[in-house]
Amino acid sequence: MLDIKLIRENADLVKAKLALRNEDPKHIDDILSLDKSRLEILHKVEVMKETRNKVSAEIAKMKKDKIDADEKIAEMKKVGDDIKGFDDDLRTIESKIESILYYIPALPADGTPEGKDASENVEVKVWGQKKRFDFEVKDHIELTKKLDILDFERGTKISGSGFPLYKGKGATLERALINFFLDTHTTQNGYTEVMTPVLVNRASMEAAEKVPKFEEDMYHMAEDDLFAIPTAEVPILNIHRDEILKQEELPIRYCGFTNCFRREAGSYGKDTKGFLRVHQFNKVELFSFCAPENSNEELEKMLVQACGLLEALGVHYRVIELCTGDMGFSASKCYDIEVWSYAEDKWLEASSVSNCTDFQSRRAQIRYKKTLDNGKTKMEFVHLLNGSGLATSRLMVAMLEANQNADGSVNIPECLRSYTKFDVIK
RNA sequence: AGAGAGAUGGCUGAGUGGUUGAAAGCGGCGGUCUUGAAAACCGUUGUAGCCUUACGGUUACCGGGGGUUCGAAUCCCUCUCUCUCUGCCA
Repeated sequence: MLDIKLIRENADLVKAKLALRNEDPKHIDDILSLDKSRLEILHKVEVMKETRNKVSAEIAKMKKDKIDADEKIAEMKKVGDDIKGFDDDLRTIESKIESILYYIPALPADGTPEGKDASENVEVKVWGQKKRFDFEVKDHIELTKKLDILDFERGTKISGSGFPLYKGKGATLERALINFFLDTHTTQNGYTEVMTPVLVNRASMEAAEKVPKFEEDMYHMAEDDLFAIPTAEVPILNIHRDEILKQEELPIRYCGFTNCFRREAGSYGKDTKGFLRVHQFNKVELFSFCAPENSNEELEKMLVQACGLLEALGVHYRVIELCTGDMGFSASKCYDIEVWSYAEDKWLEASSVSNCTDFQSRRAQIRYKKTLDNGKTKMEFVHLLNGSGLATSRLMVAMLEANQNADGSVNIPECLRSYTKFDVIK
């Protein structure tokens, strides 16, 4: 969430930045007026509380000295009732402020390309090039069906559409990708591997800024008020919720593999074919708890690390920087990595790497004690960054398509062969 | 799932209605001593909101929320979590 102080003191700047994200400035005005009345009441009630504290101490003393204090007690009873009324008012106003604040996205970083929607994203890099096939390319549905490595029908029988069943060498290939990613991050990129819960409580969802705004996008188990994670970002972020980190231990970097679950409510009919949009998919996540002054650099590092995997796999990809209108709720700056699909004839998103600065850490109360030049210390919110490194399903689409042969067999990229123990699927 | 116990500052752990933001110890920081270090001794040591240029002031916080009271860490209600025993189980 945004800092209420920033809104109070730099309302015009906040409004201007939010306008770039197609946000209504009226929400900020609402917060400002609520905040103003909150402070007015706060001042009033704090003076009353001060009085009450002082007089209560006097009453204690009088009672000790066996002096009659009935008059003061009666007086304070009145004050106490008034305080209760004002405290109620404060609570009401505060919950109103929260209910607006929780729906306002992060401010875009300076220099983020301005734009209304995905059409105005900026391509910043292209790696590799398109292959030429002297036969007609098959799409991933046909390929995987012929090779008997993915069974969408039976996945649907088991759970519903969008719950893929991997089979045989398909399952092995998936496992190989995950292991390749994790091994690269732990041995070369300096990440600590974690294996997290995939069901998380409401507090964790709130800390990651997924709830309340996106609650209907989540699978939710009402009986225990648990949510199936849409990304490992949620449990990993919550590893350090409500903690004060040490300056010298930053950045703290975690990677982790999880299944990810998304209801994708309202997205039926769009890219729902086969593997393109599913309710359950696999992803290796990169996450960093980072000092604010280093977060820009950290974002670029994570992007390079994610790209490195695709380069090792030999997959043609491009990087786009998302424009202000297309960025995710919590992100200040965000890159997407897209892989080329020959059968779909378009780019598919395989990774998203974001700098969420202090937007989530404020809500999650993740701080560190910073030592200033004068030797004093100051609490600061850490910057949080997350990135997919990588999500497998769309990558699998691109990889199978790109590595197919005329006979419908598919070659396994060199770097995966030590994991799969086979070099072709036929 | 049943029975019981508990949740206090960075940690251990006192505290059952009135100078208790909270004893004591440990840890941290500063200092004395020392060639240096250790030990010893002295001092200091939470977070957040609001007011203030600043010094400082003030409010809140003893798992979360609500209540009783002039006054709550302390009493009541409720929720969550942890531990022990029993049961079940990959």
